[in-house]
Order: sequence, then C-alpha cells, then structure tokens
Amino acid sequence: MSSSRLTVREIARLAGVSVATVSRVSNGTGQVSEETRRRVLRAIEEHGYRPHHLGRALAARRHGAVGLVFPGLSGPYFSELIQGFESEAVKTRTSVHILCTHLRADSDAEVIEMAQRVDGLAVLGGTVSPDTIEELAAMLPVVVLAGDGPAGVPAVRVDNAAAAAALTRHLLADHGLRRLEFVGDPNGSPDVTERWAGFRQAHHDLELPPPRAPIRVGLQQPDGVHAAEQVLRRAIRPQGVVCANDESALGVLVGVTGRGLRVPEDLVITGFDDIPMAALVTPPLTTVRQPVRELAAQTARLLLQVAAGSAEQTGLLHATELVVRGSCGCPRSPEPTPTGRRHTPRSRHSGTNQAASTTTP
Amino acid sequence: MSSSRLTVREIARLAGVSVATVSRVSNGTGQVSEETRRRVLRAIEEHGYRPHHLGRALAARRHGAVGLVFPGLSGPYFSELIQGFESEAVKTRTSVHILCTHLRADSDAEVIEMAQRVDGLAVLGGTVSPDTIEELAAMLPVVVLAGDGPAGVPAVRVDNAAAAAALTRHLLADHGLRRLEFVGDPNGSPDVTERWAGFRQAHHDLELPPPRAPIRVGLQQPDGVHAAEQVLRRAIRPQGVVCANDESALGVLVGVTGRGLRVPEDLVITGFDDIPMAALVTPPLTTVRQPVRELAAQTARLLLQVAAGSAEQTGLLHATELVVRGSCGCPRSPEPTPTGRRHTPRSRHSGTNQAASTTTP
DNA sequence: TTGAAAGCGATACCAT
DNA sequence: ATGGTATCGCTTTCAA
Repeated sequence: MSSSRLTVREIARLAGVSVATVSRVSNGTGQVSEETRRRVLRAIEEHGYRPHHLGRALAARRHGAVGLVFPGLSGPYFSELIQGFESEAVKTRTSVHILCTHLRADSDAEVIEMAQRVDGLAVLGGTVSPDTIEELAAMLPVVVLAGDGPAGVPAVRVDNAAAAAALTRHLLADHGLRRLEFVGDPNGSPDVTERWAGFRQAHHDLELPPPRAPIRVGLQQPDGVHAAEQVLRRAIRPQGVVCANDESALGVLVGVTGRGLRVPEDLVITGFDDIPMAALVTPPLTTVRQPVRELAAQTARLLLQVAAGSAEQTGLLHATELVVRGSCGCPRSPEPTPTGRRHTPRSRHSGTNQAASTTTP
Repeated sequence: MSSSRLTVREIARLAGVSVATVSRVSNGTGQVSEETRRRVLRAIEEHGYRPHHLGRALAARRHGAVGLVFPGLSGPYFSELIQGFESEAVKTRTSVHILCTHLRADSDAEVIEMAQRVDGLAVLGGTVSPDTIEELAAMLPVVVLAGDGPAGVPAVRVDNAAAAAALTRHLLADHGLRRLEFVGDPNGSPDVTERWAGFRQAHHDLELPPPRAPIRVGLQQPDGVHAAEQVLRRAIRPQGVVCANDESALGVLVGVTGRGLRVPEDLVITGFDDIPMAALVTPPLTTVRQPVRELAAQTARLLLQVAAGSAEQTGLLHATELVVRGSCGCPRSPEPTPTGRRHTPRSRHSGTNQAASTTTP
C-alpha cells in the first residue's frame, strides 16, 4: 500500500541531514562521520527507502543496463546464450534487457526504442538490418554476436564455414556419401549463410558437383519435420542431410523415422550446436559443438568494455569442435551409463581454428 | 560518431523558440502555429534529435515499460507466452523487459531491481517467492501468470487440475489403463502442482488406489529422456505415463522408443500444452491445449489496466481443451496432408471449464 | 564532515 | 500561440 515512495529529501529531513549526505551514505561515496551514517542508515531502513532509478540514472547519465536483441527464443541455444551473457553482466551490476523481435516487420524501430533505455546493445547477427546496425552504432556501443557488423562494430563469432566444411568432408570423404542435402535457410541468419557456404565448399574441395539448392526451412523442430516431408517426396532420396542446427536435425530425425526410414542406414543426418538432446536421441546426433555460453559471455564482456570506454578488440573468433556420434553412420559409441551424462564425443576433428582475437593497432 | 546527443534546449536555440514549444511539437500536445511547428520540425530532423528517455520518464514519472519475469525460456511455450504478452504491450506503446531468473539463488533481488525500472510486473507462477511477490505488489502493479499470488494480486490461469483429471480419466476409464505414472516435479511450479493434483484426483474419483510418487524431473526434453530411463528400470513397467508438459513427454517418447518400446502398444504417453511438435511426432501426442498466447495477452491487458489505474478484475480463469491423438492408444487420425498443418485434433472432451472472470464488488 | 545549490533532460503550468 | 520557470529524484561540485 505504501506506494508513495520517499525521496532523498524526505529521508534527509527525517535524519536531520542534507540530501547530499543521504546520497553519500546510500552510495558509500565521500566521507561521512560514523554517527551521521548510522542515523541516515536507520532512517533508510526504517522507511524502506530505495533511491529512485530514474533520478539516479538521469544524474549519472547512464542506465546501468545493456540490451540483448535476437529474433526469437525457442530452444536451448538461446537459453544458453542468455545465461552466458547475463553471467558476465551481473558481475558489473548491469542489468540485461532482452528484446526478441520475432522477425516482426517494425522490429528495427523497437530496437531503436530500446537503444534509448540502455548503455549498450548486443545484437544477434541477422536480427536487424545493416543500416539499422550502423544507425545504432552511432548512438551507443554495439557488438554483434554470431554475425558480422559494419566496419567498426566489433563481432564475436565462430568460423561456421570451416566447421560446416569439416563436417561435410567427413560425410563425403570418410563415409563416401554423395547426394547430400542442406536443410536450412541461408537467408535466415549469418550463421546459416556460412554453414551453407562451408557445405558447398567441401563439395568443391573434393571436386564433386555442387549440391542442389537448400531446403529452406526455419531452425526449430517442426521446421525439421517439414523438411523431412520434402526429403521423402524426392524422386531420388538423398543419402544424407546436413541440417543448419540441431533442433531442425531432430525434427528431420523424428520426421523420417516416423515414416519408417532407418537412420543412419537409409539416411544420414547431422546437426550443428550440440544441444543436450543431440546426445540423447537414437541414434545420437553427429554435430558441431560451439561454445555458445562462452561466446555470449565474451560478447557481454566486450560490450561492457566498450561501454566503459576501455576496449581495443574489434572482434573475436571462437573455436568449434566436430562431435562424431552415430547419426552419420560411424559405429555407435557404447551406450552411456544411465546415471551419468557421459556422451563420449569421440571427436575426430577438433578445433577447426584456434580462438583468435584480432586487435586494433 | 555524433554520439553527443542534443537536448531540448539546443533544438530550441537552433529553431529560435523556447523549450516549451519544442516539447509541444515533439509530443504533439498544445497549440503551435503551423509556421513555428515547421521550423521546429526542421531543426529536429536536421539534427536527428530524439528526446532523451530518462528525462522524459523522470518528468512523467513513468517508465513506459513493463516487466515479464519467468524461470527460463527454452521451448515453444515461452516463445508463445512472450509473443502474446508483447502483442498487447505494443498497442499501448509500452515496451517489455524480460527477466529470466534461471532459478538463480539471488533471483528475487534481480526482480526487485527490475521493479524499479518498470511500471508493472507480470510474474510467472513459482518464479519468485510469495513473500517477494507481496513486497513487489506493495511497490508497483503486479499480475501473476499461471499461478496464484497473495490476496489482492490478480492472477491469470487455467484450471490445470481439472484438465489433468479429465486427461487421466480418459486413460483410466476409456482405455482401462492401470499403473499410470506422473512425470514432473510438483514442487517445480504451480502448473505442475495442480496437474499432479488432478492426476491423483482422477484416481480417487474412480476409486482406484492412489498412484505412486511422481518421477521428479524438469520440463525440458532431456528431462523426459531421463524420466524414460527411470521408467525402464522399474521392475513392473507402468502402462502409461502422464507428463507434466509436452516437451518432457517428447523426451520420454524419444527415450522409450530408442530402447525399442512401442508407443502406445507397450506404453501410453500424454503431454500438456499442445506445442506444435505434439502433432508431428509418431505417434502424435495426446495432450491438453491451453491458450498460452491468449493467456499472456490477457495478463498484459490486465497489468496495463492496473497500471493505468483502471481495472476491477481480480483474476481470470481460462478454458482448456483435451486433445486426443494417438499416443494414448486411441485410433490414429488420418495422416495430415503433407502440405497443410491440419492436425485434426478430434477432441473428445472440450472446455473443462468455461472462461470465467471474477470481479471485485 | 557537512550543506547549499547547480545541474541531468524533459514536461507542463502559468503568464503573456 | 509562445515563453519563462518550477519540477521530477538524484548526484556532485564547491564552500563553509
């Protein structure tokens, strides 16, 4: 009921001191005699005073918050992302505002709206137009996550193309597969664009004819099921599908096994991300692990540094790891013990590239 | 680069008018001559002036934002929730701040922090302690979504217990199943608490012995897989498992079919929520549909009303619908046409209770 | 050590 | 129709 918040002035009056002193006490700045401090503190406790955020922010000309912008948030990928990001933000007592654009039409306007409520912005690649990124970068610190921004905007990413190429080579060279298809929409996000590029590159490197056009679907499980339907309608069924991420791969797996196909005997399936479910399905999913959490944490660190005025890095590139399991046709690893979550990656190929950080001169 | 934002004062000087006039023009309030308006507008355009959010908010003593708090955000349930909520918020030009507590230890403190940056708070049931809800309700408008708050705090919810009871009765009475198990942690959230209660109630109503203790796992797919492992280790295998939500049910499905069991012949599985994947797996999942999006939209409307001072409702109860598909043992519906997303629910039981809204006298 | 007062950026009342 | 100015709640010089 006591919705009538008190102000510094009232606390000052109550404690018999000036507002300056109250401010000093509540912020722990400046010199205050022990006795006065106690008196002020008592008044604060007694009336449950809490400095009003807006007043404080206006005076300090900073919000104490950063924004995190991405398209949607279904699935473990985003969950992981947010946790990594927040874990760093809390360290500097900065709160995180999340904005999911859901690919709405006017999402750019929303992002700009948000830009006025935060001290910095982390944007997932492909979420907002390059022009808008540029506009944002002119008004506040911006870091792009999993994508590339315009010149001058730092980006944190993994080498998707190299990882996808390594994965594809594994299928083409080690398993001798031909007729592979790519499931995912290269226009959907920079991540997918690059993975599609790596997929084609592997064909090119092995002097094989280029693959056919991708099956353009989204990144969620139902999208994978729809992709499976398309695959099953083909006159000549592909030998394998390389999916843009694990969730769509799980959808494909569900879709094709539901129609009676055996994986990997009739169809090989691979994913990307190494989400927890990847190791738990039958057969377990061959995929590429990327350190999403660490990626997000780096992004937060970088953003906070830029916002604080210190920061020289212009970008970071993280390593990925090929995780070979059963869905590509490799012999199944022994079943994990029921209790543990040992998923025995048996990685063949590790570190497509080491973590490299480019630094401005 | 022009990070040096202009203020009203500068624009006023530039346009040769007073700050009051600039404010009038930029807000469209008050009377301004056409000529002056044009002059001011030109200055605004020319210098890309945008009123500073903090100044504005401090003067208006409102943030123009509401908060949405919940535990995590993996999966379509939360995605749907957020979209429903935001769809209402945008109508009043209110921005939405999302906070996922990830069940962190100090999450209550974070929520209180957020409370100072918004005009109202929607909290998912079970996310923060009742004491904290009470504390929050004393400082700003609060609405609880999918759960119940302390007296005086409006809540928006569905009758989980009735829906779960109806679903369970279907298995016990229509299918004649015995030995059912519940998968989910009743302590995890009010939703699960109520579903577990409904599950037991159905046993009681049919004068059957009470079910055994629930298999306490989380609400995500991997949790379902772990539950499946537990089910498979039982000396006497249950005939069916009633899962707290669809995602864990999908995990159970993956887990048991991976071990060679047939669903529904060897084991019946049901979910709750009716997420898109529920209709796409084999067999399709029997579940309970709840209007998550509409629920969230109602919550937003209610919150905005309370925040605006107008609002008499103390809570809303939404209807659910039992969606009978194949995983309970009912004859499979015809396969949906590959193109459409017609999933032919064939609901047997509809509207466990009509939408009721309680109103304060 | 403490207090008075000048901002921070915008709004809105009250004159004119 | 326009301008001067108090105000929102807090921080932070600058004096005392």
